Amino acid sequence: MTQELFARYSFLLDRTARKVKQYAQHQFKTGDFDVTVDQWLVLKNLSENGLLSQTELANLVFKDHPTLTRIIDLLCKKGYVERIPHPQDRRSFQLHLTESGVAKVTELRPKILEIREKAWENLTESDFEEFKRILNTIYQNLDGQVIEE
Amino acid sequence: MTQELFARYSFLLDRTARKVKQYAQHQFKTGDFDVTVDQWLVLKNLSENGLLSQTELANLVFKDHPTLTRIIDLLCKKGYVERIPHPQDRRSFQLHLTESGVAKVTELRPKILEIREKAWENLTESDFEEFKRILNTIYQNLDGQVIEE
DNA sequence: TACCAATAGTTAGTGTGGCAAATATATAGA
DNA sequence: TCTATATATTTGCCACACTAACTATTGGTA
Repeated sequence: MTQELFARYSFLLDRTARKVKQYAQHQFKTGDFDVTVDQWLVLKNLSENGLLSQTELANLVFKDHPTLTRIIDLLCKKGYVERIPHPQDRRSFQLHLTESGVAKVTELRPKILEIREKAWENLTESDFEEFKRILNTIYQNLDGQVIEE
Repeated sequence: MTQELFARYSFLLDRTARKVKQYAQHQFKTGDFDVTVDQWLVLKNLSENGLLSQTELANLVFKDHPTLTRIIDLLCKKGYVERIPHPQDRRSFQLHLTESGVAKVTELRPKILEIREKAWENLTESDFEEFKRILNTIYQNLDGQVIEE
């Protein structure tokens, strides 16, 4: 009985996640940010963590390698990121924010924080803590289930 | 500043939504369900609501029209759905579950409810209510529209 | 009747997400 | 050294999301 009800979480979760991305992407577009939401996530993590390999970055942003390869291709094309050959390991790159990339992060960070705030109208700080706890519990419940076996 | 903190919700939300879909899709695949997670959502809603136009269905599942067109194309190709010309409006179709589609829904429904339950280990019914409330509030904050239950 | 805005659905283009397989390089062990 | 295995990244294929533009049809109204 509650089974039917519980199963709705997947629909609501997916719908809200899409709305959040769609809202942000729309703001990005009207503000001429010149990056997508996912490209921003990558830029932001690069700016906070210095030189990273693609694998290290993939683990930070929880994206798979092919997806990250493509996002980085686009960021390189836009001139915000460079792939620098790793000095010891010729399989690998060190990702580096260009000057233009640093400037982009500096420019966008405050604007994006403002955009992100909109979602939390009518919600409290403890709502946020609850939300975070539940999301992380769900994540952990399902994590590893895919890889093993 | 809590602003920085709050902005993390978008990352956690996106990450968890992807994990939920990935987990379910993996189970669908190992169980040879012959549909994707999103195709299932469409089948399920068709089975619960009888004849629908694509626009009506799009509003139910909160997908945009181009996406729905393609999902329905795939479901038609698999023989689970038919597009029946609307008797009064030649622009429109009535979507109809085939016999094979009805059988598929009957077969999959209990299996999918079981798959969906996995996410709620270590969580309570009131967690679920909180989660639903917060998700819907975020959705409304960004959409401006009221959502029924 | 003739026009025109609104509606139903499709097509095209770009970006993202996931899986599997391929390539290149590194490293451990025989 | 030679080989097997592991790792870093890329490529190919398919599905989905969003936007914009397009076709066909409908329905209201001048």
